Amino acid sequence: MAEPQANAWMEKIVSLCKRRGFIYQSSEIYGGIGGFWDYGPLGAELKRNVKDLWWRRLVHQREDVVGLDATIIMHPRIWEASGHVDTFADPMSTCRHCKKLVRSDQVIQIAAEKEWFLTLHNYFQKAQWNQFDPGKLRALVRELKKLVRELKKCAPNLALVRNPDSVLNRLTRLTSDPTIHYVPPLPDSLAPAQDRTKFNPLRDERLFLQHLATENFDATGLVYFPCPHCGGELTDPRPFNLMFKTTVGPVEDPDSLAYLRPETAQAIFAQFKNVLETSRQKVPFGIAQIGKAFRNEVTPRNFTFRSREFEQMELEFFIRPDEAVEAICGHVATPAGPGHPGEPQPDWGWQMWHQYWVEERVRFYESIGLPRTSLEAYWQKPEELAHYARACVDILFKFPFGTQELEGIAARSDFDLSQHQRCSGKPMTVFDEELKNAWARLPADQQEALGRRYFETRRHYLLKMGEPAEKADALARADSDALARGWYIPHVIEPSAGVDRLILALICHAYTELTETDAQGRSESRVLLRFHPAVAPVKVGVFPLLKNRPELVARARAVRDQLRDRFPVFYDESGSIGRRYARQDEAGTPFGVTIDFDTLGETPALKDTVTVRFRDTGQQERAPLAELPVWLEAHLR
RNA sequence: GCGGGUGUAGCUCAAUGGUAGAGCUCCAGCCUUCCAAGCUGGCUACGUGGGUUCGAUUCCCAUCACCCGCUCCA
Repeated sequence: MAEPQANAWMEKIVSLCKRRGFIYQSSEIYGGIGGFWDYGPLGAELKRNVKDLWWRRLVHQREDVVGLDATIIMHPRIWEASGHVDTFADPMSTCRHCKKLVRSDQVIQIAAEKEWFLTLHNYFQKAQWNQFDPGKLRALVRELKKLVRELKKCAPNLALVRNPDSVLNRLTRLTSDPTIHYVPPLPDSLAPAQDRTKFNPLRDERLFLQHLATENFDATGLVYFPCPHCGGELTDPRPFNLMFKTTVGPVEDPDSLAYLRPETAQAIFAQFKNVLETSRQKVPFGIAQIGKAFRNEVTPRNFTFRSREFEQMELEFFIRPDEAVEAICGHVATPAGPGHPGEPQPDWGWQMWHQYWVEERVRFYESIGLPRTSLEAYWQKPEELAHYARACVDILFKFPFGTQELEGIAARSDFDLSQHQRCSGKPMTVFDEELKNAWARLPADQQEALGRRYFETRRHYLLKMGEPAEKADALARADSDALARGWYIPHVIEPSAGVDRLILALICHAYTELTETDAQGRSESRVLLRFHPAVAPVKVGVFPLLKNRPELVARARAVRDQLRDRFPVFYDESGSIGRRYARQDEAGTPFGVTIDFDTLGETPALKDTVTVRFRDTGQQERAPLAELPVWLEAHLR
């Protein structure tokens, strides 16, 4: 779609949202506040409907999912465990030359003594790239660690890389990785190369080392990496913390620092054991939550699509690790091909569950009026995945401003619960009697093989999180022994959806402009919102055909009162009947009911019947009033 | 955060260094026997704060918000 057109289309939608009371700018009378939006009367109804439908489908209509409603402010250590304290603090730099903005952690700046970097620089200059010497580099890394420690002590405010320890851990691991013998040759020049615009040294140690080897540092001892786009000099990093901070209690001091949650998921993990113990659920089962989350976005854009305060609908679905499934069932089922894999089975491994939830979620979107053709499933490539994720599928919607994410369905392994177990010291393991019994019956060699696999996975995770090798070995050994006794940390599949962007998708998809020519030859364009009846804010409009006939008005009001108990109804008697239909078209009301003289008995055969009008076609049916509630009920699904 | 653009009524837009006008919408009344008919009347605006000026909606500066680009998106 051409950009200007897309933009004009969005402006019409924004304008309609305001005009009809779907979405307003927050605090508008004070000039507005960036990244915050309010829902007006129709928007509030629409949003409630969407959340209710999600909850009904995931919680009420399933045996294996229960709900949770946790607080927005939680213990700050939750965000240390989840990694948000580290990764949501993104320092940014601007290139002085080309003015582009880059995340400093993608072009790391390290403050340290010049001398040390000269050493490192020399080392890399002399090094033969095909004779990489891990031993020597390891020694250098030790030096660097020492220096960084000292620098932190004497100059805590120095512009250090945001998390030197994590960089150094990665370097250390790299140098101790026996499989790395070869570092590819350097690029010919530092001119902008396409693959370097996405360069992230935290994820790609080899490129990081190449940078260390080639980039400049200045007299102040600051090693700086040039702009990855043009090679120009970057400004000092300015801190960006994407988490909103506040203080708990009346006294503001650093000890009372707390964060508004940047996602609802962590509350589910933090309450996992409580829910497990009080809900009489067993793995596999899920915990669902709907609630507000907050992110101090750098650039809120595209209307409500990226807001600073937003609502999420998240399910954390806990499953057995594949090793447990294999021990119990003798094998692990994996997807045979694309499509919905059917009802859950005991032998499903994480891949089956993952695909199952992707398909379940797409079916949900279809059921509320977003057809498959308006959506796209994007399987994240391995290099795009967050470090803990095994797979992630984004469900995208084709917005006028581009195809953008509505929901991500991530296979997060046992990362989250493991993190909380490590950071809180409280066990997050569950006991699985089936596993214990099955394990006892396994032949010894199979016990050995499964145990080893589990051990390796756990060890890999622990090392990745920076545990020393001996401790990681011991902990992973204990985990593997526990598995044999029926204990494990559940793995998780996480379908996580943004409510506000879903609302926006529904409005964009429903928005329709029709240009019609009337009897006098005047062409007039009108707007209707073709909402699925299940999400429509108002289900039925009730109108007396004419306002100045008391008997029509009285009867119409009676119909309104009769329907009001069961459906959101809008009663309107002002203006011509056509105008009233048009108003409801614009609000997305799927049905109109008109009380006319036949309702009152002018044509005896039609006594107590009304006109029912369909929003999308403008067609009309005659229906008996007595059957109206049942008729509506059937048409609103 | 950087660069560019925009900011007048609920919406879409005018005009103007001497404090603003239209269309649509909305509200009230009349009329109206099924798709924004008609008539009458009515409500509502210069984003905010400074500066220049006798006087600023208009010129200047700042700020805020929105749009586009950069950037980012667990």
